[in-house]
Amino acid sequence: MGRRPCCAKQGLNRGAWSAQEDKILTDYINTHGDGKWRDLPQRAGLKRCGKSCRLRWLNYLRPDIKIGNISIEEEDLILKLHKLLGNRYIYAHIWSLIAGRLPGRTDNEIKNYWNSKLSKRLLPAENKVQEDSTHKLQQTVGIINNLETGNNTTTTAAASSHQVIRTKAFRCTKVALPSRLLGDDHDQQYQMVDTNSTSASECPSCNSDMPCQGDQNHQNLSDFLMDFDMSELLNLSDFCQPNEIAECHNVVDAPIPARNNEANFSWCGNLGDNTDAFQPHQDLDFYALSNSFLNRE
DNA sequence: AAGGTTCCCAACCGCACCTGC
DNA sequence: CGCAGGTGCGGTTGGGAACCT
Repeated sequence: MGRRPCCAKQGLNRGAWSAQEDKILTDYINTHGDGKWRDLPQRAGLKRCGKSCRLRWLNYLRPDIKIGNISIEEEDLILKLHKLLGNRYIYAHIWSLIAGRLPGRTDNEIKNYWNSKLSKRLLPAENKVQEDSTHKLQQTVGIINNLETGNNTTTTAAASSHQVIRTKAFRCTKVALPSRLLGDDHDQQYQMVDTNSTSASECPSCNSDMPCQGDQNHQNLSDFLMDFDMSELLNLSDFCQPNEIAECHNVVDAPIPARNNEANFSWCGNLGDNTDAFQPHQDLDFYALSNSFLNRE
């Protein structure tokens, strides 16, 4: 038995959506919620493919979509993130990652903006940047692949140009930050910060959900937390200064690989839930572990 | 003004991952 | 563990708008 197609192509509308179709879809989702996209068109009374409905809703009809041109600040962030993430053959989901840093913007919008404007503007310089980024990332991916297979050597052979790395498997839940960045000069040199309960604009130093207006340290911390969950695969020295340690907890039986000095990248493990026992290693730039370890028995 | 070209972007498509059974 | 359905992703396409000659 083969897989059921997402929809019967016959008799369905295609191309641009009419205002009436938009209204039908919006009203239906506002009443019944989204999801179950395959059957949604029939239930809503739309002559559209389910995937088409999903795309229309996610990219244009959602209430939190930001209307208007990409600002200078947004463009700058796109450029920075694209430079950091390198080319698509190494790092998948790049557009959704970038879009995730731009509230109200969709991956499709970012992708179109890049392809139509930024890529042309930056083409010569971008080629050089991508070469550098690819090399750096290959080193890092090699470490991760070796870690996954229990091989502690630091060869980069596994990071071929066809290797696809999925970011979803590398989300970290907590980071350990220097106490001075948290406005606490007490005995503890580092404190755990839960990245899940820290919104993108929130500065934990200020304990406020308003954009931080504090000193340079506060601003740096806010930026760092925003960038952290995207950066597990990357050299975090791109984001923070040496010895500003980041660490994941709930780690179970993860091996501790040899440090790769060249990549300036390392891991720690066996912390379990005992975060009190966490002792940052002064000569390491950061600690990070993927969720694939968290599920190990 | 008319025709050709380029640009922009909404939409489609196929593929891969995730999840439940 | 394998399979199938649901979902999300990046690549690509096609049509309208804008620009050029």
